[in-house]
Amino acid sequence: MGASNVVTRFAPSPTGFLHIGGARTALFNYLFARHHGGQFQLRIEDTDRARSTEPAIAAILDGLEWLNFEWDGPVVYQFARAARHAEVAHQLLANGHAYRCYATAEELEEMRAAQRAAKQPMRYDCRWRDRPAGDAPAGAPFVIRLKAPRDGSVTIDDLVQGPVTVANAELDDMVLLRSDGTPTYMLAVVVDDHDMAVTHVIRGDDHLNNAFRQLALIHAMGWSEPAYAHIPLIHGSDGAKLSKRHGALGVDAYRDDMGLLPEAVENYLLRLGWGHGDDEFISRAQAIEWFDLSGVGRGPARFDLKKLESVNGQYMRATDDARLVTLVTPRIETALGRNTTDADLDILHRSMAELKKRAANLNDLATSALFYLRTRPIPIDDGAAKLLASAAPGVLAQARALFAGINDWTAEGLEQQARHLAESSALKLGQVAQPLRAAITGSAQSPGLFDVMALLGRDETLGRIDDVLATITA
RNA sequence: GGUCCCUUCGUCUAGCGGUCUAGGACGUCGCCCUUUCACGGCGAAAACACGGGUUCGAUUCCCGUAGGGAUCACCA
Repeated sequence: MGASNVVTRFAPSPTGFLHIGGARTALFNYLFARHHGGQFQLRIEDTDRARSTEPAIAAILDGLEWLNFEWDGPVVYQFARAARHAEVAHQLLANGHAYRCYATAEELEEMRAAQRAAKQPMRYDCRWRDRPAGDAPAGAPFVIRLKAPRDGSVTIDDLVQGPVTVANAELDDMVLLRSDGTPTYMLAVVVDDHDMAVTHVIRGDDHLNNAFRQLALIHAMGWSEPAYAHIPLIHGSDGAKLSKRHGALGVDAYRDDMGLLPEAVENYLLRLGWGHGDDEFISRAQAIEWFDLSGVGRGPARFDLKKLESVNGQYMRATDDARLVTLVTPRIETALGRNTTDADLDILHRSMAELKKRAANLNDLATSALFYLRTRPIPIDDGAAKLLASAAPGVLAQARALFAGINDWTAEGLEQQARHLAESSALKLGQVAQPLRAAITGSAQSPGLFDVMALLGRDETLGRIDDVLATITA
């Protein structure tokens, strides 16, 4: 690889959170740049002053940081470059590649209505394109439009979509500068990409059509064309456009609400629309080594929450216990309504290896850990209550008596005693273990019972059994 | 509607003319492991949209049809 001049950029508009599709676009840009030893830059497209917000900017930066997509250089804020954009528009005006258009919004609406009625394509009809300067109404507001070529066609060798050709007649003269003098998105992207020396424009394929108009601008300025890669959008599980219902949420929702790991989200996103043989789990380093745009699928992929959760579960199991404890502790403290103590953290560390095998996300993990940390008497859930109600009479009391006298308070020692009790009472081990589990964990499901007892310790374990015994006799 | 793009199991994908009686993963179902739940292991059902070509031979190439998607602003 070595040094290269590859420059990619992620250019979200801060009108909302960083959603999952944006995150994937960022990932592909990041991976492509790193693969080629180039630069990955971040540009905030905040030219829409009405819709751009500070919280949205913060959410985007936060999301990218969480996913660990490190960008190169300072963040470029597009609005700050408005003067430069206007300068280019005026340059185009001066050299005849652009013109003033005095059509009002109402006029244009009428024009479109007529086109719609006549089932004609809705395009600006170039009414001011060739009018002499003398026709200009004095003092009236105007926009500056690009004088785009009307004949011939343009072909883009899209790195994902392949060669795509569009006739120039299909394109109209887009607005460069609004009547208030501010630049449009079309102008701003082209100027910024050029000034930032972007070599590869990797973005959602909702921009594919825009690329042709942008190319006209690039040609008018005599600038060199970047390479384009338009990646398909992500769809919901029903094939429709991704909506909130499907998971078109901010990445913060994946982190906070769903409790997912960033590397799992990254892995899932990478595999959505891209593959490397039969590989399912791909590390960041491998992704950088293997990623290429030609491997990106051309059809939209559906978002599958089940698979994301599964991938996350795999990553959870592969994550070291200490990190999981750190990640899960705030959730546990919220559920418990108190801060964790050193003793709590100790038991979390020691139980984590077993707990993480049962959790697909941090929420599940937190929930499953609670019983270790609750103070007596612990709540007994419905499933556990049923187990206790149907337990063989006296098992709990017998087991309690047996455990009280045990010297070897280890998982092995406890299991041995439980097996003896089962045998001597002509019960299956499960008939002894399940009521005990219910009493000790308050649930019908838990990690191995004897490991749990060993971790909890003699006093706590016996106390919990006593608590239940007390309610039975009472 | 115009233009552009896409089409392998329910979903994500492997496949880049013969290796395909189409592979992997998630999900589903069954079995095993087992003190529960998981984890893990084994196995099953499940796809080349349709119709024409090209070719000795098409999942792979071309053209239609159908279906899906994107886009048609003084938003980005």
